[in-house]
Amino acid sequence: MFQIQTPQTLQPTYLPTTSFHHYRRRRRPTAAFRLSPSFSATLTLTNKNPSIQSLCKKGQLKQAIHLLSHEQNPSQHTYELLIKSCAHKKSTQDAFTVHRNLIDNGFDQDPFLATKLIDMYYELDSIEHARQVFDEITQRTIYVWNAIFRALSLSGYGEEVLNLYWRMNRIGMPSDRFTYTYALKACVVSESKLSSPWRGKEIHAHILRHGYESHVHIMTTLVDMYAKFGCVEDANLVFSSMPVKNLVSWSAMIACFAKNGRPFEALELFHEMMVESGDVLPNSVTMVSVLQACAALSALEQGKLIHGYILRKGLDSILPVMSALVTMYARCGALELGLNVFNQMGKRDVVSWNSLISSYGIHGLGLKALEVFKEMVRLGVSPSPITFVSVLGACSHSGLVDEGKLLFDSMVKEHKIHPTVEHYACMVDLLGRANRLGEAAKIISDMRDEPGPKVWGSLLGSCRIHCNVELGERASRSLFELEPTNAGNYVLLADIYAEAKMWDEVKRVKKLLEAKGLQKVSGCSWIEVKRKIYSLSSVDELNPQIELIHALLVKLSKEMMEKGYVPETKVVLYDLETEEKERIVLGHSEKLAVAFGLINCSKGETIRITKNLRLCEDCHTFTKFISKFTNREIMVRDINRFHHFRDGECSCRDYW
DNA sequence: TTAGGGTTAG
Repeated sequence: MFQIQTPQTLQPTYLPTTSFHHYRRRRRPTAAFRLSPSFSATLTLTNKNPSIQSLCKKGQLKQAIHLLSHEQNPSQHTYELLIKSCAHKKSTQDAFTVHRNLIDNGFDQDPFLATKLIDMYYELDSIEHARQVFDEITQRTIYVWNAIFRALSLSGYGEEVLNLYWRMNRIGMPSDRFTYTYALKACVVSESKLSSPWRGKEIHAHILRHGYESHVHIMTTLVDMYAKFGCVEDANLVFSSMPVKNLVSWSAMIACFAKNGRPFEALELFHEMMVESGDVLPNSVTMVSVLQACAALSALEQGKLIHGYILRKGLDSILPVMSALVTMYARCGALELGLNVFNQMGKRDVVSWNSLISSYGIHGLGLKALEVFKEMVRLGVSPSPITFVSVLGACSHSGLVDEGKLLFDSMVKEHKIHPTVEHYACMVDLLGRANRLGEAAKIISDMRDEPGPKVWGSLLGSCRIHCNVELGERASRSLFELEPTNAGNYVLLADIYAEAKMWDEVKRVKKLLEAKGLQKVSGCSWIEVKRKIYSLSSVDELNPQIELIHALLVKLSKEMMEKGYVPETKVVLYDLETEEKERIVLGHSEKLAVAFGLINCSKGETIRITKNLRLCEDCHTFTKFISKFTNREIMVRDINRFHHFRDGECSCRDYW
């Protein structure tokens, strides 16, 4: 039943029982049928009712509604304009008045107006009313179906869209090109938690069966759907099969690579687009993904080129581009350049502030991040949930435990932001890193929501740092259930056992890993030299200078040992002789990259290295020694944060 | 009448 709600009755407790049906009258025969032809002509003129329409167009909704109450026979077009006005003005109360009047005048079964009403209620965040309009209309044209799909899918009710989609198929209503795009979008909304694209694949099959395989919009939506599920190969197959690609298709595929850990391919595809796509030119959306790829790769020189392009094309007034630039510079280790971009921005939104806060955070400048946060609040910018993830993360990297706890409180009490698992994960990390594991565990046990893998992962990571076997086992038990195929969790537990010299347990975890067919992610470090990126890893030795690199490392290691460097071999998960362990740690990818940098970067130039995992204790100590020994500045970004090594010290003050 | 790609964190 359709229920009328007045503003104060929007709370469910006040729901009136009155239904629109009480007001509904039979559709009156139109005047044209009852009156003489000449009169009907006059009436048609009146029906157009220019005054209501012109008032709507002028945005004078109240006056238009006032006239409506005196109008004898409002037309479909009049209602269309009124509905649009209500949506535009965000006036739910007026929307109810217009809707009630429309029913009174017998338009309640008009499919065109039903479509408009559904759109309007979506705009007004009254999805319940959009549903009711859909439920009550008997003649459901494809427009009506598509309207409810759009409304539900944009409001996050993907599951419902898919159920309706199957219902539509069952009753034999054929889909059109719009239906497919909405249904595909709904898959992403409904399954984001399950991360399985099987329903999207079914719709993909329908699309092919109905001959839409060369439709640019649908194919682009498919690329994006696969991208959101992390199915890069599927996305690429669809993209490659497209006979016609436009800027949006290229951008979707570039974003797919950039967002799914394939930044090299993102940049490659971008270059391909520039060279091979004819007249397709990138816009701000494309540039954002390209900047993300540069950031992921720490490709500072590439990023600077892109920055130049952005300036030349006048894309530097677009906020998302500027925020992405700030992040790119910071993640490439050029915090100052990021700050310059931020300072030059004419306008800033919450995302720009978040970018700067997290930039300071990953560089270990927690106090600066807090300062920026306070400045942002002082200027009246409302922090978002992500702001708190950023600023809590910054506190965590800098060991600002009490500040972080105060922030968490203020988030809930002052800023009225309900903490999500991300925020709890930050708190667990903040306390855990500071070796307040008991408090961290208490946060988890006090949580009302299910902790989830991020929260347990934070606890396990902290247990690894502080070698807490008991809590580590508890966290990993939950993690093995929640994400059985994440090799990282097994490795962390094995690390904890190894540090505790519980070699039998190490073996047991390794066997578990093997039995599941999982493999430890091998360490990889990379470095940009003269706009080219060189990656180094201990498992493949493709670098032509590898002999030179090894020789340099052996020489440096010996010399540094004389000066007090002691290799930290506890990071090796095998029960081996010390010498063998030392040989293994000397082959870590980060050390290879440092040596490569020493050989290839000019004197005085900062060596910037990026690593795909957390920096190990030995690489950390080694790089501190190297920085003093060779008088070089070395900057390493690991999976979490930056380490600036200078004169034998690290910016993280050994807290990471 | 309706459509596709992007910003910040972890």
